[in-house]
Formats: sequence, C-alpha cells, structure tokens
Amino acid sequence: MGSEPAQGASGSSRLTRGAIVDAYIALADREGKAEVSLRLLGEALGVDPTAVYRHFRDKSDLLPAVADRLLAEVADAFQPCGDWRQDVRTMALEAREVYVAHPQLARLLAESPAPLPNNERLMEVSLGALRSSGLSDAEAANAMELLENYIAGVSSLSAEMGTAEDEAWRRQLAALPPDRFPNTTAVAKHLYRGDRENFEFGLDLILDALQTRADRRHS
Amino acid sequence: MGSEPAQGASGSSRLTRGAIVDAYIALADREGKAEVSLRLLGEALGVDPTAVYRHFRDKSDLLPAVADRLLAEVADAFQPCGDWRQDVRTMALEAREVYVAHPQLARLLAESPAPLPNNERLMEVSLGALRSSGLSDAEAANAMELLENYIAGVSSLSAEMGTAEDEAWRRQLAALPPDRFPNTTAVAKHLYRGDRENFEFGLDLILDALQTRADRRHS
DNA sequence: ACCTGAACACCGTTCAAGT
DNA sequence: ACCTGAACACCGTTCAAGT
Repeated sequence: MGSEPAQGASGSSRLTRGAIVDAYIALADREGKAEVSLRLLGEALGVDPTAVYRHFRDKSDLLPAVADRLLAEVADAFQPCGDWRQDVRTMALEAREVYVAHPQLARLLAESPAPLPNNERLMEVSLGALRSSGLSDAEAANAMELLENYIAGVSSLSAEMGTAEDEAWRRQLAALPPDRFPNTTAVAKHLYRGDRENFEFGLDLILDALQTRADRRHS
Repeated sequence: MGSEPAQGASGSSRLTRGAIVDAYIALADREGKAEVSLRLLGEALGVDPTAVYRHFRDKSDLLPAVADRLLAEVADAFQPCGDWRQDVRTMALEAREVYVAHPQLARLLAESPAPLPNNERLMEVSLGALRSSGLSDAEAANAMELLENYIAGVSSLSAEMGTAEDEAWRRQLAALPPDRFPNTTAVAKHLYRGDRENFEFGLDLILDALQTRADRRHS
C-alpha cells in the first residue's frame, strides 16, 4: 500500500509516489494551514517542480493519496478491546489527533472523489462496533456516518481555527454589554476551555444517546 | 450594519463595503466551492480589481465581513417559540441551510480572527434557550460550543463534498469484498441516504442527551 | 478621497526538448 | 520511461500616478 522506502531531500535515486506523499506531509505540517505549492514540493525533493506530474495526474490526484496515508496512521494504530462504546470512543479520539496534527486533512478528504482504502477500513471497524451494540442496521449505518462527519467536521474546524485565540475570544465575549447579552456574559467564563474537552463532551453525548437507543431495543 | 443600498454590476456610483460584500456573495454562490478572485470581483463590480483595497485592508479583511453578512440571514430569520429544544433545533436547521447554500462560509468563519457580531447574536439566543432547559451554566456553555461546532463542521463538510456522489459511494461500498468488509457490505444500503437526514439524526441524538441531563438535575 | 494601471512575486499546468 | 525548463494563464498585493 504505497510503502516504498521513503527518501530524503538529498535522494539521488528515482522519484516515487511514496516519497512524494511523505515530502508533502512533512511540508504541510511545517506550513500549518497554508497550502503547499508544487514548486516548494519539488524543491524539498531536490527535483524540478513539474516532475511530480510524472507520478500524479495533477495536484487533485496527489491530495487523496496524502489523505489516505494520514488515515492509515489511525487505522494502523487502532487496537479494539471488544467493548463497542470504548472502541468507538478510542478510535474517534485517535482520529481527532490526526486531524488536529494535520490541519489540511479535512480539505484533502473533501477533495477525494471516491472512498479511500483506509477510510473503508475505519468504516468497517466502526460499523462492527456499532452493530454489536444492539442497534439496528439502519441505526448503525446512520451512527457511523454521523460519527465520521462529527470527527472530520469538528476536528478540522478546531485545527483551522487554532487554539491560541481561545482566551481572547472568552475575554471578548465576557466584555459584551450585559443588557443585550445577559446569557453570554453570565456563562462566558465556561466558554472555549479546550477544543479537545468540548470534542469529548459532544462525543459522549452522542454515545450516551446511542446506548440508550441500543438498550431500548434489547428490553 | 453595513446596509448601504446594493448596486449592480452597472453601478456608476461610488463603491461601498456593502456593495462589495453583496457582489462577493453573488459570485461565490455562482462559483460553488471555488475561490473568488479579486480580479473577478472587480470585473463584476465594473471597477478596477484593486479598487477593493480602498475599502478593505486585504482579502482576509473582506472575508469576515462576508461571513457576518451570511450569519445575519440566520439571526434575522430566527423566531423563538419558547420551547428550548424546538428553538435550538430550528436554529440549527436554518443555520445548516445557509452553510449548505454557501459552501465557502465555513472557511470564511475559520478565517475570522474575532467573534463576528451576528455570531454573537446567535450565541446569545442559543445560550438563552439552553439555560432555560435546566442545564447548569457550565453545561449550557459546553452545549452551545458543541452545537456551534457541530453545525459549522458537519454542514460545511457536506457542502464541500456535494450531494451528487452519494449514490456512487453507496454502490462502491456495497461492492467491497464481503469477507474483508462484512459489516460494510451488510449495511451499505442504509448509507449516505441524505446529508440533511443524517444531520438531523445527529442533532436529535445530541438534544436527547442534553434533555436527559437537564431532567436529571430537576429530579 | 478614491480609483487606475503597471509591476512584482507568486500559483498550477502544458509541452517540447533532453537523457 | 522519466526529468527539465521555458512558457501560459492565472493569483494577491503594492505603489506611483491620475482625478
């Protein structure tokens, strides 16, 4: 699965898809949320910028390969414990880490025209856990789709926004005029206390509700 | 709030911030998810591309103004009925419509360095509804933040992916080898049956769990 | 005070030419 | 079979010049 030996910037051997993907990820992480240009990518590989076109049709052909490589990290690291709720929770948190570590991933995934191989692996594992909970097939399918969207959507949003400005936001909301914003000013001190904590809060709400529905079918 | 009279492409009167924002939204909607260039914007306004720089510092100064205008649509349209759960639900669905109708909105919002005025209005209304449910201040704050992220994250994801390929995805997942993908192939027919339906499924799960927590505090 | 137009430093991509 | 390098049609942004 695209696992040619990675080669550094000084590689004088031939270019491979795997090396291009590796270099792209390394550059993307260094650039933060800024796009990586093919000129920069070529420079990092010690190669003409247009050499990439010999291995990928165009940039939108390269991006899904990058996304799939990142999803492989999640799929490879996951070790099921057998408890459906714990397994879904673990996988969601691990996936979130990858999204936050690579702010570009969400955009890359949205670019992919077809289901990526490693996305399929993650879906299969999630569906297995959810079906074993007692949910119906239709409920399990909806839950998997929802969790997929929740993880990708919420994680990438917090990756794009960055965590540095949280306190500034909280302070600005606390300073709003209390007559027009009574509720906001009253609870401002509880706002934006950590993207990860809020992600877990929402994840546990969803898991609570799924468990309730699963238990109801078993009674 | 930036409500100068809009002017069309043939406007010979002077340029205003409101007219620029209007033209940007019109162009962005026509372009789909593709970025709107300042050159195109200038052409649509019948003006030199760089004239925009007389009213906005740069492009990243214009984008938040566009986002705020779109959020105003949601805030202006909302009519509370008094039932907290119904109100949160209605607002979430209306917000989703705007996100889906304007696929660029999510990226624009992530670009905003400070809370936008109309985002503050929406937060205040949501917090009012959630606090009236019986949740604690901390729970209401967490719930509001979660709902904000859920709506923006999930809606913009489905806006970016488009709805056209749903059936292709479903078919491709159904055609996976059943020995390696037993769960996926078993439930494939329930997958990707509508972004809006799945959004409501998740929203109702979250509201169910919030209501359970609120009721528990009142007993 | 606001708009224009040339210019600068970037993009992705194509294609003939090299090896 | 793969890589190079010039070229094309785009970007956002700056700045002197116009009115």
